[in-house]
Amino acid sequence: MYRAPRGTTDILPDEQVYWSFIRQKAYEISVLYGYRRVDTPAFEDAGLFVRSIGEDTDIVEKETYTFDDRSGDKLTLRPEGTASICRAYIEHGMHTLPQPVRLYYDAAIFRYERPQAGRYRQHHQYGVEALGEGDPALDAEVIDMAWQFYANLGLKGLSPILNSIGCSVCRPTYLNSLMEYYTKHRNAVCSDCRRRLERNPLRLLDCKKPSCVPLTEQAPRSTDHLCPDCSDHFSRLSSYLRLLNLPFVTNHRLVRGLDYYTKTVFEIAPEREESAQATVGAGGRYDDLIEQLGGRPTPGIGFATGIERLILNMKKQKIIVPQSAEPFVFVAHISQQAKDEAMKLASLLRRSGISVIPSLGDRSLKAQLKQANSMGANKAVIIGEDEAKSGTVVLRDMAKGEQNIVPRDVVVETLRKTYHRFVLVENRITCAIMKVG
RNA sequence: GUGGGCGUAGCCUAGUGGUUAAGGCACCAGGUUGUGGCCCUGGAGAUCGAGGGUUCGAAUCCCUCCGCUCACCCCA
Repeated sequence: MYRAPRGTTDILPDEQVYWSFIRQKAYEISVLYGYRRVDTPAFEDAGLFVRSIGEDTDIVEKETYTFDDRSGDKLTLRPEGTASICRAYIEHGMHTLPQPVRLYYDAAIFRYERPQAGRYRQHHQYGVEALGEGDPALDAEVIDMAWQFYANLGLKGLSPILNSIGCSVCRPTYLNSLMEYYTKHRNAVCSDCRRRLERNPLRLLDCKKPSCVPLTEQAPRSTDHLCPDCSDHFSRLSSYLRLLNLPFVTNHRLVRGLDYYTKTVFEIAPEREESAQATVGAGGRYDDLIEQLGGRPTPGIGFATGIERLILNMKKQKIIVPQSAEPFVFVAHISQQAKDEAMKLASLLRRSGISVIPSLGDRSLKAQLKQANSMGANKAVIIGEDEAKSGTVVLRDMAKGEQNIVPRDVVVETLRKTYHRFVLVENRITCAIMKVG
């Protein structure tokens, strides 16, 4: 038997209410903050991600889905969203647009990892990128936008965590003092940390092992080693966030797993983290990235949020999403002649913008109504031999359990009048047709 | 890649050495004429994750593999 590949999942109809709700809120807030949608390919030239995320990061080293296509091109399924957006910015000459260019995306992300609660090999991220402006006010905008987005979803108890990891000017000296410090304590740290010391010193700060935590507390802080530019940026960002009443906290141990970040990094996570993969969203500034990818020097800042984790948190907080159960009519029939009439009527109703589920097969009326009931039909149209002969139908209200006989040629009108929500469906369809026309 | 927990019908669960593996939900059909929700009756649906071993006898004990799950690493 075939199953969905490891770490992937089917999003079944009952789950879709969360997805459409979250996406609707994401699109709303994007418009509100002036961001426009970009869709990029699910795969890119493998080199793009090596260049942007960094050769020595876990993502590139062991988590990418990379393959050669039939022409021998080396491609990678995107393991994050930012690199593709930057590539598109360069490729389409967006530096000629008014800066910053505000973009958003909603895309599937692929990482080869061991699946776990809130972690998948294919997951989905909604993210925004603002390119071409280095003003900390823009950092504040992005963080504020993320914060408002979560508030609009009804999520509570989240906290933005902020840090600055400096830039190409000041980070090297900071890393030196960090490595100096840890080299001195080399024998006191765990084996993971000794490996981090070689590969990715910033991550040393992130170790949660009780034996290492005291050392991380006393370790040199990036914010104490910022150059005047970065230091100024960080303090101005902080004051903008206070201005906007964002209840952020700073944490000198917050680092990120991608090499391209400069200055601002942030995460938004539940305050009391029960399970491990609690972070719902994260982002930061990447002022050197576009230049690294071959564009002219262009600062940028972005943010991404994992939709699966949002749903996880929404369920945990028992947030009820609006159920938009579309009303529909069930069309039942008794006898072959009646079935012909039922098929014709179902088609007519659908063309008139009314949702219809026709009964299939030749089952007893009882069985048909039972199905209509369990499917949640609002109305049932019943056509039997008598109705087929006399050109009428039985129109039954499923909730009230009342019914009456209606001439067939007024069924559409009657349904419109007695059930105004159907008209909404019709309007929507009409609007779509007008746009196309 | 490392470690823990768990695999009995579509879903949830009982059964821990002894007849044809039990129940609930869901599904299908009936409960006299063409009417749903409640109730009653019946039906279908499981090579007990797979393979091997121990035993007169294995869902049950042992081994291997696979899958799911949680955690570490890392990340949304």
